[in-house]
Amino acid sequence: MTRALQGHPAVRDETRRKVEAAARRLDYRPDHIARALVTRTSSTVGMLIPSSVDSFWGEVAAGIEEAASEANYSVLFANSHSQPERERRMIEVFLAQRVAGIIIAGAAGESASWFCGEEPDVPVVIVNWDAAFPARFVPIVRTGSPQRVLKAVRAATETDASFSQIVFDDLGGAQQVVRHLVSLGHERIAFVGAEPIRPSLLRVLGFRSALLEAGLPLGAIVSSPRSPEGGFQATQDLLTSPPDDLPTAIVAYDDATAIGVIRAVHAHGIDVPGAMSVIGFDDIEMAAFSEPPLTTIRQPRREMGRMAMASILSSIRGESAQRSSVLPGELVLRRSTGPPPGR
Amino acid sequence: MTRALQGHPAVRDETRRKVEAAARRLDYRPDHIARALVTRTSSTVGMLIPSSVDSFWGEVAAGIEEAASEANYSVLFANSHSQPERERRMIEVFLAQRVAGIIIAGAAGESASWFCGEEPDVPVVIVNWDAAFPARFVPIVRTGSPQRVLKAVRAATETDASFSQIVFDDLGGAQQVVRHLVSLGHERIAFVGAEPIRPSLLRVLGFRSALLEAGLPLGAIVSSPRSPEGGFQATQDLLTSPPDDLPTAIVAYDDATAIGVIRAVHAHGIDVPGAMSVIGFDDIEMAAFSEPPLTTIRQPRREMGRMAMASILSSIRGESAQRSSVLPGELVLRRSTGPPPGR
DNA sequence: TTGTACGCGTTATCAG
DNA sequence: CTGATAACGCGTACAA
Repeated sequence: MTRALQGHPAVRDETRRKVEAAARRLDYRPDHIARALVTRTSSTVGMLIPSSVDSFWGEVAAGIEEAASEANYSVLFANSHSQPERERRMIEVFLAQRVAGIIIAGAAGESASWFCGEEPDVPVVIVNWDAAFPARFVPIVRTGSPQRVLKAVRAATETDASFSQIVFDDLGGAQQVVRHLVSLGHERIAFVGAEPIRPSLLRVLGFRSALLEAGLPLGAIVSSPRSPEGGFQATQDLLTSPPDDLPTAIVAYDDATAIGVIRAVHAHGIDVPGAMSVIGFDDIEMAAFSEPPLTTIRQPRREMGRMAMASILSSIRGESAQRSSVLPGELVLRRSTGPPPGR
Repeated sequence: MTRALQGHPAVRDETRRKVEAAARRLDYRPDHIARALVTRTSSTVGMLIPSSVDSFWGEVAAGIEEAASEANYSVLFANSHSQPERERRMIEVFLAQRVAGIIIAGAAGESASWFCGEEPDVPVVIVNWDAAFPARFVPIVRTGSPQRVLKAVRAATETDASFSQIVFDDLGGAQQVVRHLVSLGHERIAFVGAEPIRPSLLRVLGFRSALLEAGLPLGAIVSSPRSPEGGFQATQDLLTSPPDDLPTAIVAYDDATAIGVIRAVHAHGIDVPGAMSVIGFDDIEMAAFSEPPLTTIRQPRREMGRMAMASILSSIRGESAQRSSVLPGELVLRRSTGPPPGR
């Protein structure tokens, strides 16, 4: 029975063969449900992502599934649509399904609400906390002191010791972006897509600090939804400012926004990158196929998913996993950035 | 106990309240695992998609998850990467997890292999069968008789009576596309992205039949991988033919391909749509933000996912679900198509 | 090395 | 209307 099929050492070869033959004849399939009931732990992990329509999260999910599948785990999937209420509900469902671990990607809500304030009894790992802040944080991120911004970010995403985290280095990525533009000679740089969510706060902060470091004035920081439409609209507005205030480069919150930015810039008859450089963030698949192809910061999405699953697995094995990883981005040079006009 | 929490009719209000109070005090959570063991059916469905990175399947998945979640079902998710071998393996895993139903989207393999030739004991629904054909089918789809092509498609995707199907009307969609171009005055129309997979065979067939119906000559049909890179390369090749043979419009296999096609056309200094119309298929999110925005056929992806889940649910309830639905597309007019030059 | 109870947390059934 | 009890299919500990 169990021993034969599971490859227990203390079982005669002949017996094992007989059992296996019988199993095949009846096409016996071990029942994961019954197994989970007795072992008190299923081989399933819960994965909560904001939206499977978004290829960014789709690739994180692919990394998670890949690593899970290799370890013979299954993954239960749910979209949170960035709604804290749905996050809570789906976590509840995962718990009722007795998952062996939970991966929460792009979390919008507060960790305190997820487990009714108690320590969860399964490992939990956070991927790229996208916590939303009250809108009153937008002015702070623009002009508040860096200390104040960082304090706000930390306060809103402070986690109990029970959560591991795999997060992208948004601050450092934004700094890389600005340094690249500065090295090309840009001196008036704007940011499009500021929003009261964690990664945006950090990217704007990186934007500001790199500008400060280069001794350049702070450019315009405009808000917009994270979408081509949002970037398009916000850039339309931006471009109506007096000509001598016009930036020579625009840092977009992400690639989707950047694509809208480029379209708006083109709509004003301005060449990219001849007269205006545009830079994205994420390196989504389309980034390479916009016109012009987008210079951007690549997030190791699939790797982040794999790491999240790996973290769950090592927690399950009782190894004390690394608490928290901050992954660096990589600047991908394409053709949407170049020297400012007249250089 | 059970009766009180589940809202059984035959239980006194006072008793129910007492039970509920106790449940809350011990924060009791009914264990889905144990429940599944005794009821012999879990509230989980298996969902197999080719790739969660692809926003097309991501949206189908979103529809499935949405409908599942509304019906208090969970979804187990796996990527098949279009590998028949992986399809088989993941289906096996789903079965071992005792799922209540299985949704197979973009199936690449043959249904016969999925359940060892036996009837599955859970409802199964197919979404958009992407079955691969031997490469020798490419010439057939270009020049073979329509009957022969249809026969090939049917043979490779014939399903046992146990499978429901939700499939898109690829043939009709391609006909709509060509009719649109014909109505604009185009007479030389090419197809880029033919491949030996089911939807491609049907789209090429629709392309051919609509051309025939309009009394126009059959244009070039070139093969390419379904990606911007593929479309770009194939179009580069196409545009090197003698100028008087040049088409005035290109039908791309899908939007991703179309974006590569447009880039190649632009790279040859040809204006879209002034000198060349390009039309896509699917209406992915980026279609609206390519330059120029892509005219395309919209597939009701989310709705297809919802229908798949609805079909599973009605099978579970024992209702005899509709065997098979063929969903029509919708032409989305944007700016990548226009009259041919000189009209 | 192998056979055999027992119990995991539910639901269903049957007797009170 | 309610309380007790027998499965569900597996892993495991203990006896043979």
